[in-house]
Amino acid sequence: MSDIVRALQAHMDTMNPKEMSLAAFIAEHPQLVVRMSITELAEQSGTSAATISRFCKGLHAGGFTGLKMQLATELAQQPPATSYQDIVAGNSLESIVAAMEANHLRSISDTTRMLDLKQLRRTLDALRQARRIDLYGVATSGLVAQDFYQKLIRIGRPAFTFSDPHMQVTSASNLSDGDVAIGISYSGETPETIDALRCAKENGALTVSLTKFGPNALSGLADIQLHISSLEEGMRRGDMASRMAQLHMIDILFMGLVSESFDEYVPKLEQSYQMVRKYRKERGR
Amino acid sequence: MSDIVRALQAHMDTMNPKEMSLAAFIAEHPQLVVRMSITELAEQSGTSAATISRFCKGLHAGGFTGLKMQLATELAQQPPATSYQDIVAGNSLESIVAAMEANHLRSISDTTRMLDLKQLRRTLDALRQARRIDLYGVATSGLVAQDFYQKLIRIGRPAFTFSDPHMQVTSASNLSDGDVAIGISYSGETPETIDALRCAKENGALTVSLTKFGPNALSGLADIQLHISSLEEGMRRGDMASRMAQLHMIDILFMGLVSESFDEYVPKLEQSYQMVRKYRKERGR
DNA sequence: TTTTACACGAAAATAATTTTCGTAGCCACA
DNA sequence: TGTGGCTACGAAAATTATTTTCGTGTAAAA
Repeated sequence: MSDIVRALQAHMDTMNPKEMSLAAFIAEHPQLVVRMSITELAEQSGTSAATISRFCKGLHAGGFTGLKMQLATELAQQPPATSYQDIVAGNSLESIVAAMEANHLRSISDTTRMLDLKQLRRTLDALRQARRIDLYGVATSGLVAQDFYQKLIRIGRPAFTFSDPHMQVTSASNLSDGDVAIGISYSGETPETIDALRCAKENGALTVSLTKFGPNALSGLADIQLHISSLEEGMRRGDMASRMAQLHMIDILFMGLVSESFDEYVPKLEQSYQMVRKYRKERGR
Repeated sequence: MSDIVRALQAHMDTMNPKEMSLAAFIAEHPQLVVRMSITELAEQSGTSAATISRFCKGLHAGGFTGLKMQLATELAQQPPATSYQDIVAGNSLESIVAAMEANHLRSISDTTRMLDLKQLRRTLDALRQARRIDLYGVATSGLVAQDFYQKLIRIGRPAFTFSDPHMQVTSASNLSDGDVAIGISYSGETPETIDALRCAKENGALTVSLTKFGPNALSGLADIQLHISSLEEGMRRGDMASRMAQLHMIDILFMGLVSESFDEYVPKLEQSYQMVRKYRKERGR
């Protein structure tokens, strides 16, 4: 909720009836108000220009124009509540591009917004101390698992991931105390991933889930829950926004790891790149 | 840099001297301008109210008040527009999360900003008609290739991708006229990917590159160039923002394909999900 | 019932913005 | 150099927006 709306509420008790209705109107249609003149607002809200002017004085908003300005700035900070856009028939390229951008931006900022720092902290601690790290996921989530896998390998952490569900369970059954297993599934209801994570837990590993927000089998099972925003429901099976959010979370984990053990990991990172180059060169390219 | 400043620059060439100085003043002191009346601004900028009013008309900003409003909104949005942040030692978790968010948001919107609709159009046409689609990429870009691969398979397009470089070239050598090959590499200098794409081209396939903006070997080779924003330079080897941008581009391609052949592809998408469910059920889960 | 206080809008006053209009400078062509 | 067309520009007029003043009506206090 924006500052102005709060300011309005704070003044509620000292308000006259007309001012109340005015405040209500503004709080309800801020995006309209910014485009109105004082006379228009007077009509629409059933008051008079004089009342509005007085009202704005009382708010220390610097007159009606000042109020509009404040509204404008605050509306800007809470970008147009664009909702996730679905794939539809025959959209123009421009609108597809715009929709995709809006979805991805939204997905990432929503996920950041609902991030639980405590769980993040626990996950990082677990990852740092883990003797071995297993990553589970199928289809799109499998690619997310692989992404994290590549990153962990680059800093020399013992990570494992398998796209084959049987191998996932097999690997899980070899875990024990001191190991960490991360199950990735947007819905949190993917049987293969659930199986693998349950198996890991039964064998004593610390389990982490990365799912959409809200109750689901996978996060119910896990010791630590990480969540991504769950607004993609109804999207036409793209998995697009959710995968962005998952990767965003992976990046946060990775950056957290590297940043907290900077001296240990950064040289390894650099080295892993140098090595690839070096061996290419030696082969003569 | 904000939209208005960009708009100002876009109009520079059609500006009169006074308008120039006005534009310069606004670009330099936007935060002052929002608090000024048109007369004040006229004085400060050494012009007249009439000129300013005309100027705002030309900008399609809805008059001077409209311009102020836009400035206000954009100044409000400024904070998140931070530049790409590098991984550094011992950052607090909060700042890591904030940096990661800023990087990803930036990467996606920058990439959208510099998107060339013509190349996109050509790529979509090529993909729709392609007899066969090969995707090349190694390491992180390999995962992007796989991501697209999964999507294409879901809508029944004949796509191929291999993480093994030998297999990539082998596959490329089997292409011919009417086939499409997409090479993915952030730097555009990955030898394995270049080899594969060159081979594809030599065999008559239409070649598409997905690289950072700017000259590089891969896009020099390709018939169609797609670009992602190249601002990650200097980042500590995360490949994080660039992979987000690449996936963003993939999603645009995919959504474009699906949207333009809605009736054909959407049922296939739905079906691919139903089938996975069905076969799970039949196995008793 | 009268008085007092105050919310409220009509209208006046003020301020801000836009439009009109005339001047000055500039270039093209005689 | 003169003439005519053109444009940029600001002064002032016209329009529009905002604030202030002032008077009415209403409702509580005396």
